[in-house]
Amino acid sequence: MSKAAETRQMILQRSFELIYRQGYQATSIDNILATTQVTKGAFFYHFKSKDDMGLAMINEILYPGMYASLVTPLLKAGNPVNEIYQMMRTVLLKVPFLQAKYGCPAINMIDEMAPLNDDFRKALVRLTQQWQNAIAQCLEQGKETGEVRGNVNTENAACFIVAGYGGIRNMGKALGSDCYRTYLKELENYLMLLE
Amino acid sequence: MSKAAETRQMILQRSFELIYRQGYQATSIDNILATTQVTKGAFFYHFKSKDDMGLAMINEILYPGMYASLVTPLLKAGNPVNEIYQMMRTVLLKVPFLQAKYGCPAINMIDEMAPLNDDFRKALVRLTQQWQNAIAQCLEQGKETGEVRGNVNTENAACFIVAGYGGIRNMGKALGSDCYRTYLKELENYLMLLE
DNA sequence: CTTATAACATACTAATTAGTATGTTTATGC
DNA sequence: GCATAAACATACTAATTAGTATGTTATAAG
Repeated sequence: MSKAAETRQMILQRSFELIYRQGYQATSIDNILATTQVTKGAFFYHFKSKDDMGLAMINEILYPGMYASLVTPLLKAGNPVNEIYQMMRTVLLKVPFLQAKYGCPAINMIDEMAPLNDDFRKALVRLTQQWQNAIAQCLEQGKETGEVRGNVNTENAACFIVAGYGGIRNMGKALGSDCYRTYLKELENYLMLLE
Repeated sequence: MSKAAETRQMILQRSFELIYRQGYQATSIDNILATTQVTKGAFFYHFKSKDDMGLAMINEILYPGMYASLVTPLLKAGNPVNEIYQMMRTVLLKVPFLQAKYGCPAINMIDEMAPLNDDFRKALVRLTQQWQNAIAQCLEQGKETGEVRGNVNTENAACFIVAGYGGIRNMGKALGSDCYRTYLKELENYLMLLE
């Protein structure tokens, strides 16, 4: 990776971390410059506006991160219902970067920016749909092996599961990670309904 | 209500509407003044800071609104599982003020402000807990009448249901109200698990 | 080595922000 | 009706915002 590409990547990564904790609009360019030690000239050389940077952050940081932690685990060949539960448990309780207080970076972005910026919205829809499709496909495969009941509407179930995740991330911001555990217990009951 | 009290109430109401659509931090005091026709002197006579107004808005507008639309319906004497479903259906699809694009005012506030302001966080916890308790109590009553299975952990179920609501409100911001209907279908399946 | 461009650096601007200082008006108890 | 405080109005400030104008330095091809 060229030095310039490294600079660009570093801006995106540090911006991601700041935005995760502070929100997109509350994170100023000056704030990003201060923590990256990059100058304003360099920033606007790599990105033509703050929103241009934000969009790049979604596509180049958020999306790959989501894919690695939420989609990849579902590609394993185990019992689908169990894989979904473990994926949820891991992402809620085992990823040190993600703190209950700050929620989920993707959910945060949807909440703050989807109504305000249609480019952001579309990029975030792509991200969400990718996960939802992976869950639905995982359940669909389970139907073939008989591990998921045939009358389960996998699309609806995937929507319901993704909604639950977004909601418990929101709740965790107010109540802390204890509610994650409560949620996971009841998720287990719901998932049993599918098999 | 005295004229002064009316002014105060009007500021809170219009601020609530602006904040619902734009977010708390993105809604400037000048913006509120422009839409209320109130002057800066009047604003700072009634509230000692923007955050003071925000907290009053949570307690005096958000909280009563939440209580009326989410708690009151659960006090009816019908089948608890059905009451919960109808409450959810009504608040998602039948309240004209709430638009999918802008989500839920309370969920929005939690998402944006819970990590940033502990007074806000506590006020919002009170609001959330009130609803969650009402759902749990509703289910608990159902146990007595035999309409809810005895082995249901009503606390866990209430947490799961509230999380689902918050999440589908988030998802609706990106995908529109279609996903509300998908969610409601699967919620029905989940709720059947409880009876 | 030269030269051109990529990659960065510095200093500025105009708009917006929450909040204050200092007024004037309006209502209300006596 | 009058005094007095409540209720509001206007003009300001200092800080912060995204973005620009105009530089300088590093890099890599010829």
